[in-house]
Amino acid sequence: MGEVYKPEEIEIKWQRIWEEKGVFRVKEDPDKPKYYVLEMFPYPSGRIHMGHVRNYTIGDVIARYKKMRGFNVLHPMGWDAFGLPAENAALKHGVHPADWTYDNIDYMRRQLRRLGFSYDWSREFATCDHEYYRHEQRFFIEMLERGLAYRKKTLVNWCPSCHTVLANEQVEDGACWRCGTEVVQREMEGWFFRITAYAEELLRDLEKLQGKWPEKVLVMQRNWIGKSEGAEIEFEVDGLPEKITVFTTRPDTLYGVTFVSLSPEHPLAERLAERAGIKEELLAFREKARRARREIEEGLAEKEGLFLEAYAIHPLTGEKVPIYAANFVLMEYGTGAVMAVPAHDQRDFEFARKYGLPIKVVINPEDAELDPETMEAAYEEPGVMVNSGPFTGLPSEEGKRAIVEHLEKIGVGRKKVSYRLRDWGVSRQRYWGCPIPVVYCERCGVVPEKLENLPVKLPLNAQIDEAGRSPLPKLESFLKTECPRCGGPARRETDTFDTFVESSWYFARFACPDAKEPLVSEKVHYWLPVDQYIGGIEHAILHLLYARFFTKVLRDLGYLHLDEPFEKLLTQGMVIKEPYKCPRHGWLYPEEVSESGTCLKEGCGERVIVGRPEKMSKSKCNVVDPDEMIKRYGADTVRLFMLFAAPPERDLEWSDQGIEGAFRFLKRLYHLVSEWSEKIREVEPYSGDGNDLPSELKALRRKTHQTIRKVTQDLEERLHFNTAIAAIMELVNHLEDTLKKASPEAPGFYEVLKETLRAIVLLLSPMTPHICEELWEKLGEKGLVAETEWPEWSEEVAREEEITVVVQVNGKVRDQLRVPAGTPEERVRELALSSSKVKRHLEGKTIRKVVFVPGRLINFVAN
RNA sequence: GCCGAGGUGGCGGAAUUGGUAGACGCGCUGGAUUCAGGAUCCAGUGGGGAUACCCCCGUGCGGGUUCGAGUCCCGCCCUCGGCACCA
Repeated sequence: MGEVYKPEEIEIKWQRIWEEKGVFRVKEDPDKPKYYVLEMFPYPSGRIHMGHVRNYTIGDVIARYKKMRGFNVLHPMGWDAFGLPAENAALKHGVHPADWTYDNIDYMRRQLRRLGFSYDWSREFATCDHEYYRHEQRFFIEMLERGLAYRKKTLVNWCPSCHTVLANEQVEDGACWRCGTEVVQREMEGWFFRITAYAEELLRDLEKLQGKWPEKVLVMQRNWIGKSEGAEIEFEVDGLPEKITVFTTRPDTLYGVTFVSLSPEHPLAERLAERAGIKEELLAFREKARRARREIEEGLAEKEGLFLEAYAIHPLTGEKVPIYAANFVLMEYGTGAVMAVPAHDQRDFEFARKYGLPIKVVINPEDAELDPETMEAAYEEPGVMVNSGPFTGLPSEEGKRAIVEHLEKIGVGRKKVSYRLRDWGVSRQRYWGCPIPVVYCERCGVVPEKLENLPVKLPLNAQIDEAGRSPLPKLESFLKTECPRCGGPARRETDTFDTFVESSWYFARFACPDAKEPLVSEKVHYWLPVDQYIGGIEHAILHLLYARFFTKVLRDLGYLHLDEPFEKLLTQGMVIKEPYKCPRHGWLYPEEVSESGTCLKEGCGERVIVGRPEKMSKSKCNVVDPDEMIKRYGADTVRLFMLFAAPPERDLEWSDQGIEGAFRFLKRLYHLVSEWSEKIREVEPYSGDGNDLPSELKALRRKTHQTIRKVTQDLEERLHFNTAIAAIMELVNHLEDTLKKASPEAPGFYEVLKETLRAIVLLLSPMTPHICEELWEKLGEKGLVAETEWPEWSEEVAREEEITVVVQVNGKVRDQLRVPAGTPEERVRELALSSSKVKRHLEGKTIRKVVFVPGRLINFVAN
């Protein structure tokens, strides 16, 4: 059998060589086209998991492939290093968040190196380095000056367990995205980024990403931004100078308004309640609504209202309609006030029925007349306007325009666009984050830190308290400072940034990680945008929207020159595995399940239930540890399996037998090359025209060139590594067959063998780089495979000389013919009709029609 | 409820433009090797009928277009993901 494949030896050897030669270090080179490949950087949680391995393997294949194609490839890696788990670890194990974080980074860096990823490690940084976040603080100050960052008091999502505010995007089904605790509403002052100022651009530029980003992500972002066009309409309040401004998308239903609903948080609600002497009731109502927010948002809670004993005046009819506070009206959307049209809005309909308010039909369907008495639901479709004064008779779509025009003319309304997107709350009451660089001065109020005083360093001499609260508000040395403006005594901001701020611009910093200034124009100009970004779908909204926003802000601040940061996006699927569950012992590790599928715990013997494959999680005991797999099979095998088992955008089911298969393939290839290496080391790859070769060698060359074409197309156009690998396996199978058949004495034997083996090694090298370097060396090649050009194919050589033509009778396959390529229809027909199988099926029938598809099939239609 | 993706052998998945459904891998069956197991190698492997040539059926279900449909159209079912009182 000869040499044994020893992955660990080979892999460490080549990793050292790549490192020593600085193969993946890059700098700007105006003579070469650049290519920037980026994978979403990890949170240093302790160890990498299979999801990381998959993500980074995909990126590595692309980076290595592009390099072989002659691109100057930037492929960096870093650490999203601020965040809550560091504080939790500090609480649990008494380690400082900084130590915990940097230790984790060291461990995980080693893991990534062991996988052989082609990173330019000289560019590595962690976002908790003050040399990184100092620039973020500068951006913040500049945003503050431009009104893009501001402070306000609002109802915020508060996680009682994490002691912090959460952005809307961080609330999932009413629970904290990190710890799952139910989120409560709380009024707080905090810092916000005015992302809504970019709502329209963020929406519009999604068009530029069409076809380059997954449609799914574009749809999710579009929905999140949630543009709706409508109008603002003013209602006077009877007996008071105040006005209520409502937002509606249905100005055509204005004549159907029978009451007005205010959010319980609406300032006017409080004033009206006070006037009516029911302030207590309102406050109780508001409290209840806040508490029930989750059920309200899930549509579970009953609609409730509180009559504020006041009336609004209809701007067109002058009619008086009651004003209610209603628990389903959101202060954060539109104006916090809604004109209620029960006949044509389901929510208002339910509310009206509950409180016995009138229902007035103003839109009829084309072919029917609605009766408010018998209606069971609101009619929300377009139709014909009725009971609408001068607008009666108009189609409702036209009526929208007509009414808004009229309102504008008389000055009580206007066209208006609303967005669901809200400003991004970035304040976190956390310790392990980037300090927000402002101070509170008794005299000057809120003052930004001077640029030359940056960074405002996070003090490392602090300990989290037992409740998990940030130590900053109690840390005098940090807290006490002087006002950058007047020099008087001042207090530092103790909130830190949401960690999504750091990940919103790290991709740009990789262009110039060591620069004194935030972003070096020429470098950023050369490398950006990211040509291919790769990461999990879970960031479809949060991270990707913020990064897009930051790109636009940094552009407007003069740091960047582009509108969109990520040219192409690939969202890879999860790595999943079936969990095992024992009815008595709960979730089991695979080694706790017997061969025959029974529970081995405490001699239990109960039949184990195999669940459907799902995301790996510790609690379900279905995690596979990358370290263990690397130890057993080597990095190349793990990488190969990750790429082969499914196309990248789909979920990948972990399979112990599957990885065995990948290992087997690499072993086979290793032995194959080893076996022939002596004989072909000095041989030049075949370069003739093929006419001197026996047919099986010609066929092998054909297959080789077809495979180069196929693999190149799969990597270039579709990023479908699974089919690329399948094609290479086919070539290896074909080669082995040929070696059995062909005689080494045949002319050109060694040359063709060399040509084929070279191609196999080159094609496979982006996916399993270590074994390929080793085999490259065995083939007697000089230099590194990583620095070799990607192979070319020749259409001439790849062309089939003989093809299979399928013969059908009435659309059913009856025979197959081998004919020279390009055989004309007449000849194919002649051959087909002489086939006994075909004759049998045509017996007693008349041919009505013949369909001929050149190179594919001939079909006789007969009856 | 709305939006999106998907449903193909025992399993993961191929089929890129409407043209041989099931590439490649796993598993399984038989054989070689072995004291035995493992590893490796060879052959077979969608279902059914005949076991020789062959024939019938088959890509979630029902219809349609077409010489020909996994692929296109219409109507359903199921699974997964996202959003959801946004006025």
